[in-house]
Amino acid sequence: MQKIRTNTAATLPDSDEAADKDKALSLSARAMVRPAYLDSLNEAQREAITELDGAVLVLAGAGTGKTRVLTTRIAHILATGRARPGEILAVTFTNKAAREMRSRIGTLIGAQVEGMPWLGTFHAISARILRRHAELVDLTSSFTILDTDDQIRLLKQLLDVENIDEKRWPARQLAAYIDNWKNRGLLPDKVQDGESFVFAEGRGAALYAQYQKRLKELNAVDFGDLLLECLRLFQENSSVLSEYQQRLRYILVDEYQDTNVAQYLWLRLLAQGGGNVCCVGDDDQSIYGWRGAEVGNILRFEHDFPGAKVVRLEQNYRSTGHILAAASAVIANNQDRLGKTLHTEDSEGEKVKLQGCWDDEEEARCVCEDIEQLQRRGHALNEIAILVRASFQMRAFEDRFVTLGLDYRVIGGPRFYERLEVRDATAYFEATLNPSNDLKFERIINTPRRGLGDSTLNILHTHARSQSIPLMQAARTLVETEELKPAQRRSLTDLLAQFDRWRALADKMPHTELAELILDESGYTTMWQNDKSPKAASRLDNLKELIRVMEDYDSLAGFLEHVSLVMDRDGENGEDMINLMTLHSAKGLEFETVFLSGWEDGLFPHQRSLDESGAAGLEEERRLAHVGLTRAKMRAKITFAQNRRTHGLWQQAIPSRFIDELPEANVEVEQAASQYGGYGMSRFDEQESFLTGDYGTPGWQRARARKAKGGSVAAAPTLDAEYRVIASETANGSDFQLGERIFHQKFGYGAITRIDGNKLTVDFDKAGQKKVVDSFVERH
DNA sequence: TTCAATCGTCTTTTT
DNA sequence: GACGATTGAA
Repeated sequence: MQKIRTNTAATLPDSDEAADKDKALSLSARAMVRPAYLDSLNEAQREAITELDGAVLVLAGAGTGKTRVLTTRIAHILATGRARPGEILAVTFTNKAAREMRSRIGTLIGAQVEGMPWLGTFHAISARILRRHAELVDLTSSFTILDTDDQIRLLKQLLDVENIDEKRWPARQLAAYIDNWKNRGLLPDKVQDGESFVFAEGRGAALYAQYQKRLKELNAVDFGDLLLECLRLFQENSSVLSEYQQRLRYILVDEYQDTNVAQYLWLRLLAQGGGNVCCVGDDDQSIYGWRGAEVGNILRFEHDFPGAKVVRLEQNYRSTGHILAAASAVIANNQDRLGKTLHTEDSEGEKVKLQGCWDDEEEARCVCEDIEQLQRRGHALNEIAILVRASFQMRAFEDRFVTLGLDYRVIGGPRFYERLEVRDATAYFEATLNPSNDLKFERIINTPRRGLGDSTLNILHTHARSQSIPLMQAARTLVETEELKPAQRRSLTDLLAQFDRWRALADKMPHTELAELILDESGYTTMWQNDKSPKAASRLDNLKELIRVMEDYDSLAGFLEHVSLVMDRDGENGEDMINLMTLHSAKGLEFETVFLSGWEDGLFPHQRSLDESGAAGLEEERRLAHVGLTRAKMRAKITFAQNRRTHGLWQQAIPSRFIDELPEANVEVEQAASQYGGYGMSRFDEQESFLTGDYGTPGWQRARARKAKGGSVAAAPTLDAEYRVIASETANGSDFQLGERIFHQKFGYGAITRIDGNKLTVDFDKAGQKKVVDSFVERH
């Protein structure tokens, strides 16, 4: 791509007279010069870039130069002086996409991108806005962003207090429902009564409300809240909204087909200012319906933005003829489409290969044989990818790679920041900076082992809850009493002192040194050094890596923000390795050779998708197939196994129905699957037996919930009520009288001899004189 | 409170 | 067939 200086418009020579006649150039009169970055684009692309006013929807099929259009459009806006970098809002879904966009704009226009503060993911931009106006949504600007772990822990506590059987109603299930509501922009009071019954016999919405309340108490938000609270901020503060509407005059959205309702509302509010919106997407690549993405958003675009211009990018620059034909034929089976016809000027190329295997091991063996052959013919491993439907399929391939000594990388695998040791370490940092972060404190209070187990934690919780204070503060009070056993008391005192020390050091030393100090002094490093398990060494490595990554940030707080928002680790793209990933994480990537494995009914299309969403689910799976095929530039090979082991048991499988949808003209069967008499035969009679065992599906669970609803819905006391009871008991707790007789669970009866705030000194009849906290005693 | 052993559950995809 | 949660013993 050509490099252009920042002052492009002024310095470019008026070299291309012919271009002025180009109909696609509908620039305002003052920009008659056609800048060089518009060369070598096709007409549709150029139109998508130069239509700057009003709303534009760019329907960009796979491999049609979508990112190029987006980045060039931004360059064009800047070059024509329409807006300054700080006035352009460019939203992506992944950090990877944001990073790539930033670097490609950089190549186009130079260093100016540094000044594009509003280029990022929905979540990152929302977080940025929220920090600025935190107090308007009952937070402070130092709010923390909870990870899934914290979320589950918090919900477990709520369920516990509510006396809901966690076996029957798992916390992660509730988390999923809450997430779902948030994706749809629903605050607790907006959740329909009927929907509340999906969880714990109608208490779903109430639990959601409790959860939100706890988050506010903790000065925390979860992922969904970033958008939802931002939305609330805009809706409730019109002056704030109009400030952003005026500033962000040009809005660009990547992967518009993946937006959920909350994101859609968010965008709409911002776009109502100037209305210069450009959304780029492909309804055929919408594969995130399960997490709330609404294909409807893209299908409805012209309705939502009246007068919107729709540009179709249909020329594919990526794949050869056979591959593109196969992909198009599969996706043509979908009903709900805006419709695009991809075409290529490339040659026919090789046909899509199809091969059946006995089981997953043989599948891995065959694929690896092909790979080795490609390697011998001089193809780079980097240009080879294996795409699977579900991550458990990766194991067979990894085993094979290790046996053969082939280098590989897993893309989108367990993320760095999600690792146990990284989370523990960041929990220490977070608890140091923010002593009221109960969840982080709780996470590490007994890691490494300090003898502070469940019973100690329970005491802390009881006290903290009754006083509505953070755990660490409760701990501070309790260590001055004799509520705890001496060993625990000593241990907890030491821990608190350490935190105080670290906190005091926070401004006095570089944050990386402080981090190392914390990990060493807390005994966390030692814990892993003493661990003999094979994983310990790599955990220590990860801790070192963590410190190294921290150097890129100028403070601990800044680093922690990134840990919670930046989801993907930096791709080590240098070495030559095979790429192994799920179909979902393959979106947006391309490779010369692509292996698509596990095309079996039940796995792909995935059974659960069919159970949950029926025909719509099938269509989404089919889009996934389309995404998979269109990743390939030169070669695509589909494999399926006849037998696959799922949790120990061997299960028979039949080839995917998507295989039936491939046109025979574009496919070459490499080796007939022994049992099926080859490719193309009808096999739907066998499906009945295959599809049994649907107990435990969500449909079944809903039926169960409905049944339960018919029964008793007697309301257990809400958490709110419980808090109130405790509060009323403790509100006037400080006015215990000297000499008053009291009862304590552990020490029995006694008389108060001294009152010191909420700490009481009591002469117990049996236990002698003890210091206790007032919330643990009751009047006798 | 901790450790070890057992039992049951789960495996789609992720910002 | 792996991980988590729960249980019982030291």
